[in-house]
Amino acid sequence: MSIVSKSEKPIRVLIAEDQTMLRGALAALLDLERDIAVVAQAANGREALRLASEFAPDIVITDIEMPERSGLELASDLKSGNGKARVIILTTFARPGYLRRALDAGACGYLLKERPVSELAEAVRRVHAGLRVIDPTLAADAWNAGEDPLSDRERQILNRAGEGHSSAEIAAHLRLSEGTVRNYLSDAINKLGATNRIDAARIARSRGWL
Amino acid sequence: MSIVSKSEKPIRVLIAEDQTMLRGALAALLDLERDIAVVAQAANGREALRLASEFAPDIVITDIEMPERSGLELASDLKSGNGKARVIILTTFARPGYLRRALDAGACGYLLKERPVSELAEAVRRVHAGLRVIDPTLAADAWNAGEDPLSDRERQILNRAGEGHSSAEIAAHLRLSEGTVRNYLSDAINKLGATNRIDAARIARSRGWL
DNA sequence: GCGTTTTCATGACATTTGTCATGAGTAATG
DNA sequence: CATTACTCATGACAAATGTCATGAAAACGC
Repeated sequence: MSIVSKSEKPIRVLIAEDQTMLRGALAALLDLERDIAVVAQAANGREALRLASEFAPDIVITDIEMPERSGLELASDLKSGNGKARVIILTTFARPGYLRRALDAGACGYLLKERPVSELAEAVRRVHAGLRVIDPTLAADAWNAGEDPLSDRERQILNRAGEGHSSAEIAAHLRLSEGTVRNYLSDAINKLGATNRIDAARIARSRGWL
Repeated sequence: MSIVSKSEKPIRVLIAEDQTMLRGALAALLDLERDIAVVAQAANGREALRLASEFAPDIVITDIEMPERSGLELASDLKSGNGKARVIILTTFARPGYLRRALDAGACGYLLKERPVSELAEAVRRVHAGLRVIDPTLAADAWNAGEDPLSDRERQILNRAGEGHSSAEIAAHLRLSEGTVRNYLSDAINKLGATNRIDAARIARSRGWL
């Protein structure tokens, strides 16, 4: 089907993934493919951005949850940069909110770590050929799941609350009154149909809104 | 160094890991090693146990957090069974509590997914040769970290609290008075040096006690 | 510019959560 | 059998959390 012959120059790939063992294993396997060459590896988003401008890969495969800079932020950075790299998100999480944000950030692929390795190589080829590759399970979910109902402030506060910080601590950190913080949490709890702040944080996380 | 020549029969390995992509990648890479053969793969603890008795592997490499039956439970099962398989735990978590429980369950190796792939093959060889392989970072930590100070009830209640259940809900579910639940939580918070129930749950989890 | 909506803020009040003292029953340990 | 640790319970109080009514300020469409 593909117009480009496999004896042409290989597809240049960069892998960003914080878990060393998975990163190394995927790089080794992809590199065994005749038409793919792994030109660089990064353990976090910041490093990935630097290496992308240095090596000018065709495809960037990236995890979402990484230190320094997330895969979603990396995708945004690459879109607004001057490179030509297309981004494939590779993550554990089947969260509609993540997929939506990934597409907003210009990603061309969204693949789950639940899938067999073989699909990764195939996704690289498809995306390089100009197609989009979205995990079929999620493509359906993403729309009926609806928008994130939380405002920026609510998200920010809920996130801290979910980590065990008290209202007073959060208020001090954001220079708000304690009552205000409690109101935001109350709103968030209400919007999410939760029973308390912890429950709300759990729900929001499970949908990829935090 | 090794007395056993590499031209002998290969070391038979079973891999138990719920993330398909990682499992497949590791299996493929290990299988490339001349002296190692991956004879079976499992996506959860129960399946791993079944396959272990069917294929009689020399080494079982297993993740900890898996559905059905955890890697720690699997290690126990294998020890009390009649197989000869030695267990290597392969996990994301550098938690002293996990290491301790792994050793109690008879594991011969504890390796982190933070380490390069090459160490996994090497660990397989060492453990097969009768040695123990413990991640050096953890070996030190494990002892000064101390025992889990929580009682069974405290653990049970703290776990639910950490999921966002209210004292009243927990009390109803366990048929206790609400005050009692609050007392257990207060104890747990105190023992762990936390500031509230969420913080306590977070701390306990981070040490592998929940 | 004017209404409308959204976001952000405050204080008052009710409820839930955390602490402490106290005590009874039970199981395990030496 | 004395000691120790764990479990469960009360009640009283302090502190944190959740709810509600209310209003200021910015953003948007018309």
